[in-house]
Amino acid sequence: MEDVLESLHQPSSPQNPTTCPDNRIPYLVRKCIALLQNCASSKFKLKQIHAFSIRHGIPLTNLDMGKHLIYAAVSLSVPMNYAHNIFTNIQSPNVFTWNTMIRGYAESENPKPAIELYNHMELKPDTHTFPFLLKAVSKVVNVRAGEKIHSHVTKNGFESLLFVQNSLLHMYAACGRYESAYNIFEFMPEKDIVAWNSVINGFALNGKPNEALTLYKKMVSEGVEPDGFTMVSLLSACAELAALALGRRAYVYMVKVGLNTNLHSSNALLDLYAKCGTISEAHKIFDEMGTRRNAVSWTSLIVGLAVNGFGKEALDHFKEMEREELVPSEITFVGVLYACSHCGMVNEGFHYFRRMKEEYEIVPIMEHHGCMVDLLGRAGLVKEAYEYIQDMPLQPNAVIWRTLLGACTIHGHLGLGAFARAQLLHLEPKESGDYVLLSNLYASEQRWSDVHEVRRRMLNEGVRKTPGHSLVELGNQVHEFVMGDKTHPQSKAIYEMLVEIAKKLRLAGYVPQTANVLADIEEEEKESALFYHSEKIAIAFMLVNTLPGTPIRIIKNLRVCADCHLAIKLISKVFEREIVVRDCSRFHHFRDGYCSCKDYW
DNA sequence: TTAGGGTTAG
Repeated sequence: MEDVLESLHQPSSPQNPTTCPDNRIPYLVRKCIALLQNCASSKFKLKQIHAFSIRHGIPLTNLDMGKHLIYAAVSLSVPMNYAHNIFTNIQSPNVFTWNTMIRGYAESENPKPAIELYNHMELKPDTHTFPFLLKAVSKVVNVRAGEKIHSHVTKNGFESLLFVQNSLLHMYAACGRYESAYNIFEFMPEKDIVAWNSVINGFALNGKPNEALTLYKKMVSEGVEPDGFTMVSLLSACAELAALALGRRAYVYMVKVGLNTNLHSSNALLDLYAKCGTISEAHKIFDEMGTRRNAVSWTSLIVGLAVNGFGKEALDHFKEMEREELVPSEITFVGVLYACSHCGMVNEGFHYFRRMKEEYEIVPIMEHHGCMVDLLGRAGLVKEAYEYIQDMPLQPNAVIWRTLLGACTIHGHLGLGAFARAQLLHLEPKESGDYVLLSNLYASEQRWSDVHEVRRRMLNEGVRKTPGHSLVELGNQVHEFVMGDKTHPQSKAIYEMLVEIAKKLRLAGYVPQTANVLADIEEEEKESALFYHSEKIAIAFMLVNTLPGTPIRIIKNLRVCADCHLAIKLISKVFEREIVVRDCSRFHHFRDGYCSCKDYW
């Protein structure tokens, strides 16, 4: 390539390169451009052409030359400062060049300058400008900028274009405004597969999995055929609800239409199985993927193993991932450190934390520090955890202090617990979970007047306890139960089953763990309050409705309390059922009277 | 020479 370029123009002497005579520029530029058009496959060629231009004095400020260099750089994902330098030197760039710059930033790791560029755009934007720009807005999650751009779309008369509508729809969904996204969707005269996927994903992303599933069914009933993108959204909605049966049906469909070879869909499926606690199935998908696996597949499995309590296996897979020379991401390390903290592997945790920084040059994010605080705190090194927080390069957030408070509650460290609580009160004063944690800390020390004080403050501040709820899937339906739930049509049978459970557990030696109830109410009242926790109701419901030996899977929005944990261990033994509980931070696999967390959670 | 949608943590 360089030879071709060199032959176009011979400098007068190699030691003393001359600038290109003006009359040769158009010819050289044309040749360069022809070559640039074929260069979208190699950064190396781009560099050579750039060097050639400099050597022979072809000005990069020449619009024809500059815009192609920018286009090539953006297509090759060359860091944006390269394109930016050329761009700032071009005299009067055209719309294509502005668009290419906006696109480049939108696709880069730092999309914010795309919006700033648009604000300084000296030309009228065209139909290409807005999709690029909205992509940037979606990535920086700036709904106010998005709304402003929406009004510009309208002003420019582009609102009726399908592409632009889809961009707007996606922008609102990505910014958490799933209702605005749905509004756009509803009024679209023509809805293609991208529109359906975007609106379904908007719900799946924003904690509305049921709405996502409903729309999916509507899409299928209207004869629109799902593709790989649809499957990803569907499967992630299923994962949130732990709708395993539905996810399995989706897999059957994927195999039927050949989508099981789609990398993203397979990854989403793998994640679904991991999130349902069915690690063996996750493994099966992972094995089936073979060489198609990428870093996301490995990360999903590693995180899945870690949260399911298989810390050692998670680390083994990490080592294998390294052997296969896949580059772990910061999320991979969240999984690795999580595995260490939840399995009490303190030394390993520090080992991997160091390697992450030194070998992979990953700057620790808050989540990594959270794992480290948890690693120390769980292992009973509460003071060391506090010292770690003090030495952290980042300003500790509420999650960090909550982790410390949790460790203080488990290991009974009143002084530090109260201190962590004070920080939390400052950062997130209305978080009911923190009141509960503090109250549990006092209750475990029988300091009932302090427990009372916490409760009084909660009432005064108008903080309501987040109601606990549990989800179970039966047949094709997900059932939800809240504490003391009596609204279910099968309520009578459920409560009869609860009485039977109570009877059998007593015989097995069960003593209710009442210390964690948020008040010094009478013992008997406490017992009944515990017995109506949503997870126990959900278990009773499943015992009524499933055949002996069927595993029971439960998703809980809060942490499992000590009493439920003990009771479920015994239920798994007495009723001979495998019970998997996914709480807000991890999995518990109960079997034959034991839990996979080894009572360390 | 330019346009829209995807998975992993929290």
